[in-house]
Amino acid sequence: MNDNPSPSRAITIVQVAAEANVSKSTVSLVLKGSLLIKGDTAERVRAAAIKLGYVYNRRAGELRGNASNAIGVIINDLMNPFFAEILVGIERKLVEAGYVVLMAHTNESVEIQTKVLMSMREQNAAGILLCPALNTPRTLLKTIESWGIPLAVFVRNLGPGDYDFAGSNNELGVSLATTHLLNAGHTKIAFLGGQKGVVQTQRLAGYKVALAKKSVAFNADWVLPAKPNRQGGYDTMSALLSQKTDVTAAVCYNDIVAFGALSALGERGLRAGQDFALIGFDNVLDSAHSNPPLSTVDIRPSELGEQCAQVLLQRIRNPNAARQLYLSTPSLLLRQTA
Amino acid sequence: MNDNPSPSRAITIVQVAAEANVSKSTVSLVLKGSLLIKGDTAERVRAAAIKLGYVYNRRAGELRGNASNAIGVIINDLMNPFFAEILVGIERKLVEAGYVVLMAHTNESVEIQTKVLMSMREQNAAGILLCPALNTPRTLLKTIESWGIPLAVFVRNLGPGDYDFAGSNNELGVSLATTHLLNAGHTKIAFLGGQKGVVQTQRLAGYKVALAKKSVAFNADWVLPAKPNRQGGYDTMSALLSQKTDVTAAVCYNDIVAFGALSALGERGLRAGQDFALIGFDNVLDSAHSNPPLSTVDIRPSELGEQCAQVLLQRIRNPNAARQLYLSTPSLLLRQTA
DNA sequence: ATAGATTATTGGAACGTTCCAACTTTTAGT
DNA sequence: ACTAAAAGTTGGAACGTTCCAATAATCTAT
Repeated sequence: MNDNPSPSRAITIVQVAAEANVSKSTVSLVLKGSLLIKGDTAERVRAAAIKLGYVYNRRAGELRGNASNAIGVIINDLMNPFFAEILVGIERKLVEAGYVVLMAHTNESVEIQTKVLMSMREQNAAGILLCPALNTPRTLLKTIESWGIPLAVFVRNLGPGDYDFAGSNNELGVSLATTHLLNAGHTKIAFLGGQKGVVQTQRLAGYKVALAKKSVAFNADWVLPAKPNRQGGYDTMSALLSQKTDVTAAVCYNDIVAFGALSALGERGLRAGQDFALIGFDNVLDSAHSNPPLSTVDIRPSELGEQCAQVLLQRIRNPNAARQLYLSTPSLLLRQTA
Repeated sequence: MNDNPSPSRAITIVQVAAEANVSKSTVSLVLKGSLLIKGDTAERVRAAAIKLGYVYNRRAGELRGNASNAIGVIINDLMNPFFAEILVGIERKLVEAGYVVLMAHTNESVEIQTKVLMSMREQNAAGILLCPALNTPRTLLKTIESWGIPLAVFVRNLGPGDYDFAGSNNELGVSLATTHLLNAGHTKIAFLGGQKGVVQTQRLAGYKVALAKKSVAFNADWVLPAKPNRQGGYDTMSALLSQKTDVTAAVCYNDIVAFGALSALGERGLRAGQDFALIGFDNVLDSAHSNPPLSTVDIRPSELGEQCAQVLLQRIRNPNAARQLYLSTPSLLLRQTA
């Protein structure tokens, strides 16, 4: 409600100083909560600031040498509710800590990723939370580090290197799911979906490990590539079902692939959980209300998001701490599809 | 790849100037692409900048009087894929136009909304794209305007006022859906979900209009409140089905409510499209692969997102243009649930 | 009352850019 | 060759803050 009729120029610290009969230094001190200034003076300054409708000019402050309060967050695929949930967690934690989120969406494009990173550098971001686009060269991380911007990578681990990471234990998660299917008597289990990349490799490894533990032979024909989205799940599941097959269960790359598969099943009048067993991965909110409700590996996405933020915040606070590696421990959440 | 071993202080325009044997003014001019400077000088400057690994300090530039390139985007409910898709559209357009997105998530909290708005003001945002949290007072818009920050409201129209708006034609959309159901022979049609708010009011109005046009009496018992999410749709649909009812169809507040309803139907072995007709609203990506695929009102979410950005960009470019009102025209997309 | 310590306050330089007015160099016209 | 105009370049002030060093005011102990 402090409308300057024609805001020819914003109110600055010096006008507040004039109003309160002190120097701008005093105002600066008071406004940042220093206790160097006597109580009543401080009060007078605060009153003047409110009266004039002063608003802090962050760019000026930062120019003089203060740290920025903007943190860059780079996401690839917001259409996947998993990332939306993670983003919500990240945002909540970051805002809570007094930061502001510079969000960018790369759509798996390395070029766009480079572009937004440059932009964040120009903005002088206080930190960067990066989920690297597919085919991101590992050297990118070193480059960012060389910029002096604290960095944490999330969800997609780019392999050995000295950077912070937060994600989930993919291998364990999928092996949990696969083992459950095996214990339920399934022996012909497909691995549905995912494109080449670290995450797929890790999840596939979990699948193989579980088979090996039960001495079930690994059959390469049963790993069925699929775009990591609903359409991919649908297409691949449809293909699987239309060719006479004896596989009776599938562990899916992630929940949305499972949703696609569910839809393919439904289309043929097959009921997941009875006619075919299906387990997803992530436990996105939607999976509780798919039809039928999806059994999945729960990695608590929004909590994971908060942890991502946490890891970066620690790094910012303590630049030379040891490398952090946070892996959310997955648990199997059985609903109706397995 | 321009790592300064120990970046004691970042490279500035004056060091580039020294390297190129020109004044800092010249460097400034060249770097912003002015053609005042002779070709070879410009080339020399550019080379020096690259050699030293110069990076533009945006805060300094903005302090001197340049406009910010950050645009605040305020979203309430990213867990709803509709908003995720809209955000993707917004982000794409904004980045394309050279802006950077300051994203905030309010979770329908007016306090958080106020907080992030303040923060965006401090950041000196070049514009704000706001989807107001529930119960946002209309005066908020005037307040933001009084800050001198260009504003566009999206999705939730706060009623008459002189601000830009981008959203969808809710009344038309729902009346399309309702009419379709009516034409298909349904006479007992529920309106499923939504909490109090502009959008709900508009959609409900569409429902009533369609009924009236076919002279079907409006029955208040058939508008069934539900939280605007999957759980809400599930709960309300479950309740409806467990009490003996003769309604045979429902138009849903939005797609995710419809997903919840689908799940409730499935749980009882009912098949949407045969045993009960259901139409959603939004046409989020997921709706193509729900089980069964959802008939819905298509408002092309990510395209709408781009339009939101567009409206704000126009406002920024032309501060005194007439008020803009963009309403995406909905179309009925029939899949299998109706 | 006074030196010394303590507490409050302040002036001014600095951060890295932009942009104007002024200055220098080049070009064109006679 | 000389002037006027055009083209190219530059110094310096300004943007709004912070923070150091310095000053001013107040208190404490003698």
